[in-house]
Amino acid sequence: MKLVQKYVNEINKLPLSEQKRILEEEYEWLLREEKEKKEEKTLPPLPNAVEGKVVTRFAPNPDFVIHLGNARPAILSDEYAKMYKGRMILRFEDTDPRTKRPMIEAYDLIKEDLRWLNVVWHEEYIQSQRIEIFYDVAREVIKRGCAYIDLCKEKSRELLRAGKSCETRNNSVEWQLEQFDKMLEGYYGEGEAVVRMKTDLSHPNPSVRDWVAFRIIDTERYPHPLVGSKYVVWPTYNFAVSVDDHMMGVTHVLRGKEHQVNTEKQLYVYRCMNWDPPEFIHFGRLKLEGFIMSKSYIRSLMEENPDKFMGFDDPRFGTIAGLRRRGILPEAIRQLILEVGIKRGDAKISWDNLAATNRKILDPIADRLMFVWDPVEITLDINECMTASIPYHPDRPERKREIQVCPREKILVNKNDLDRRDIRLMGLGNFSIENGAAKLINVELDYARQRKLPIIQWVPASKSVKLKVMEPQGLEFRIYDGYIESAIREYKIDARLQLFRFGFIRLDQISGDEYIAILSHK
RNA sequence: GCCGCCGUAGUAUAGCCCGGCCCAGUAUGCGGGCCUUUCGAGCCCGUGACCCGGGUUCAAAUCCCGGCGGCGGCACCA
Repeated sequence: MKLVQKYVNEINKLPLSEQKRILEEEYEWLLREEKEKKEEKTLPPLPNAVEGKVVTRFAPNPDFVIHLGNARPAILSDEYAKMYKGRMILRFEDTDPRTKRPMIEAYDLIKEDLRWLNVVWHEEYIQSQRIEIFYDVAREVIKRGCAYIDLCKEKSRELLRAGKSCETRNNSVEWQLEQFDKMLEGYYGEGEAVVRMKTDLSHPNPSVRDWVAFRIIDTERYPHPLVGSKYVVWPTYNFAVSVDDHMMGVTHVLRGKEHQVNTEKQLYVYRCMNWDPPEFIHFGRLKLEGFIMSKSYIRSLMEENPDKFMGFDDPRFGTIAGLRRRGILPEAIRQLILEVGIKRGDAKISWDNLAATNRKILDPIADRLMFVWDPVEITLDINECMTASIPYHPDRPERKREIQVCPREKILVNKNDLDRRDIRLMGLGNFSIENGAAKLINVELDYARQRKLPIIQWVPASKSVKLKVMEPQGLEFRIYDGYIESAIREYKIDARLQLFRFGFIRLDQISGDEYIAILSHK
């Protein structure tokens, strides 16, 4: 072991170019193996999938914007549709205008988020526009004797719990159809009549026993934002989903495990209608460490603190819009979700992991600028004007800006960086600090390297621009007030930059001469 | 409480179906080094896990049984 350590140290002492040369010359076969390894990492195959025939779907409720957890079924459905050269369907499930009242803006906001995530869908449906279709299937299901009208109101719940049912279950098909029409005509009020699927009355899960397929909603009181009070009889989730998945030719349903029992319920519709059920795949829940994802919690936070949050795209929220505003790239989200895959277990994604993934994508494309927070003013003790020439990106040294400073000019540096006597001001030269003045030693970079001087960022006091960087920390922001090079003026809102020795930011607002950015991550 | 699913390092994941090639691979994190006008990236070294207990077997992360733990569901929500 010690021997290995010794050799490693020896090799590490060699310059990198030399290491590379030896590797290429003598161990070329090793490199080749490495390359082959890196290309894998794909999703497992879907059961019963035929290329060109796979149809997946993403079916959000438009009562709010989507969050990272919703992105999992969306991205996986998209990914599998692409993998098998199939189709993907986007379907808005807005069949409850009362307890999950759709948010009219959400239809477009969700599409915007999906497009940003590079999710491609080929067809788009809205369930509230398809109510008549559900009625038609309802009549057929009743005719086949698989459903009945329950007029027992609250009593049914007790009966079902005891493994019994409302006596109307055994009435004739003609009677059931008549009652269904009465429901449609508005004869019954809310809670007075429901359509139930006939299932196993002794099913171990009471909620599966004769589950509700249609109920009455007083849409005069609770109008639907899209269809107003046109309908009073509304299908439940399980009925509408079964019908739509079948009619739209969905072959593979990818959804969270909270739907496992629903799958069981939906199978009763398939069996009654003699339809082939799709493949159902249930995966665990996805959480992002330190972020709020719950729709209702976000909503209540926003209502209770109207001035505290920027909207549902507040970077402190785990919404897709929030992550976008923070500066997370869609590729990073996709990569992460593919890595998590379709396991049944839950996954708590750590922020470090998301940040690292994002950083790797960002690093080669983000320009670098100097930013000074907690600033201290020092005077330059130099004999003639000097020019610092710094590339925007180390990979493209030809793209650079120049910053000129002259004798007696004041510059700003981070307070923390002054605990050393000698420093190197990035791009400018080596200085010794004394009594608020920086005296030029020389300009050699090697001098700084040999002495391990810290290479710090700085900005001219008179020519720099105010920048406020907001770092999300739980439900709060940590604020860094400081100054950035005037080169910031070359960038527009949404620009992604790396600030030397500080972190990656996304430019969020420009008001007059004040710039505001959000810290994506270090 | 009842029903169901799951349980590999701090986090995520591979392997589990078809037991040996796994004293468990990868990524991220953490410690160290090289490189670098960044405390970023890259490169190198190291660190760290099969929930517990029995059983089957020459051999178990992998099969069986029993615990324990986590999650989901138990709506006229989706």
